[in-house]
Amino acid sequence: MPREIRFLNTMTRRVEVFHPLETGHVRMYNCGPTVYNFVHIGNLRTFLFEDVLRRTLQAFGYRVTQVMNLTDIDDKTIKGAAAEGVSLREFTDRYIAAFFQDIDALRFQRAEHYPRATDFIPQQVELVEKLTERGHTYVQDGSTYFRIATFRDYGKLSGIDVDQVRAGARVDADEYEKEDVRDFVLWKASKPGEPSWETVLGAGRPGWHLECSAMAMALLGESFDIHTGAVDNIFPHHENEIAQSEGATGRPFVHTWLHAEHLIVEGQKMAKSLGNFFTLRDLLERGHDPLAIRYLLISVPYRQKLNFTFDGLHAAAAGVERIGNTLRRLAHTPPAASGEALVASEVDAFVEEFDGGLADDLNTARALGALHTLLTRVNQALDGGGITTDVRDRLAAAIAHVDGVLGIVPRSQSPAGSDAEIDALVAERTAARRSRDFARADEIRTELTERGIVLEDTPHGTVWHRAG
RNA sequence: GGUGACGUAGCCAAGUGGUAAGGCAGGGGCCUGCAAAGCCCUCAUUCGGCGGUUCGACUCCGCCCGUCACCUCCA
Repeated sequence: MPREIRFLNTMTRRVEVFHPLETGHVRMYNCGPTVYNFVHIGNLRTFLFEDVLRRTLQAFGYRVTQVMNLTDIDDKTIKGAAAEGVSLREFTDRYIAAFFQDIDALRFQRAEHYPRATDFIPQQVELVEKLTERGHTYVQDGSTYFRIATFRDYGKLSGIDVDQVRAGARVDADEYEKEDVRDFVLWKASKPGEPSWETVLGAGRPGWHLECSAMAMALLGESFDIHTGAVDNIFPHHENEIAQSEGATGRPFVHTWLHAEHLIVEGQKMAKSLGNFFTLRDLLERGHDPLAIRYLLISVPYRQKLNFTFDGLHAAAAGVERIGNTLRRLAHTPPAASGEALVASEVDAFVEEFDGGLADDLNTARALGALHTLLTRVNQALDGGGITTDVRDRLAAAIAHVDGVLGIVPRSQSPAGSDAEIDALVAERTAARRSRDFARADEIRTELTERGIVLEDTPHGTVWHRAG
């Protein structure tokens, strides 16, 4: 039996114990990137939440089928391709490749499916036809619209009262004509210079919301367990997905809706105009460690705004380093033959607290807090009586569990003997220290420091590693 | 105008009725030839403000102040 986990479901606004429709198997859909540019750290915050969600479910014993869509047809991708005079496919291929590079850099696990909207045109058309059969659509100027008035439950996710939607400047920003400003387009009639598909709906292209409903149902079924996105997706995107999907099938679309809060930068909304807009590439070019970025972005529970600051990034880097330092110390300290400086039950209690945090609507801050408490205990034990082989095994399993879920454990670096030249210098320094030739010893250390090598003289000999 | 979220130390953040986890930064100390790493001590008599409920509130209720988000294509 998988471990129990609770989520705050946006639909019900309550914390609920999660039960997948199929025992032990979770089907989830994540709203992915629109591939017209490199992803920014705000996008990544949301995607990282989904990655941790996936990993947590797996660690808790569920089988996971995850789908993340790639929106490759919309105003922005069309505009971008046109601006460069390349095909939509060529333009979006490039950013899809970049997207995978970026998530790889942040140690994402791959989802089972990354469907592209343009690969699912027939399914989208079919969905519109079903909606038409059920009387939810109308056509105007060659475009097909969803008539909100035909869907009783419209607004149930966002809590928006359709009659209250303000007829302000931002309403009907779309150039297409509709009967009611609150209706939304399913199929857009083709416009000169834009990609279009010849279908029974006429020449045109899918509207934004349609792809998610069609691809989710094609890959996960008409009803599935979890659908995620960032808070800005709640309305109108997810509200419209519900209308389209349930309008077509008459069945509940999604059981649990989870929405990540936004990331802000230095207390302000991230915006290109404010000069506080960062892609992952921007940060990597500045020399920031991808692991530190990952750590920072998952250190605040997904439902809270995350204030991204460089101070915070430095603190995150220190946190990652502390994990690595402790594990290195552990590896370089011989096991204790016996003793109770650290006992197995403490490690077990840690795992319980760590999992308890995650089981509580993915409380990653609580999980990390537990981890740091464990690290302190390990270091205390290492300074004291040492740690026995048995406890080390438990510890190794616990750390593997942590890494499996959070993906923030630094790789063990340069095992001893991997670099003969450095080993030789370290040996020379050790000899110099023995003969109390500290000038020579320091000279060697300085040279190594300049080469990015950090030395540590421990009671069990000198160990070295590359600076993080 | 509508809907929703939030306000805990210099920064991040846990806690949601029983008297403030953890991390980063800072100060002091131990260890070290010196470092590095690590450890120890220290760092919120107090949880935006004011009332109320209660034996007891950061936690519940009310009001106020402040910050922020969404309201048709922004993760």
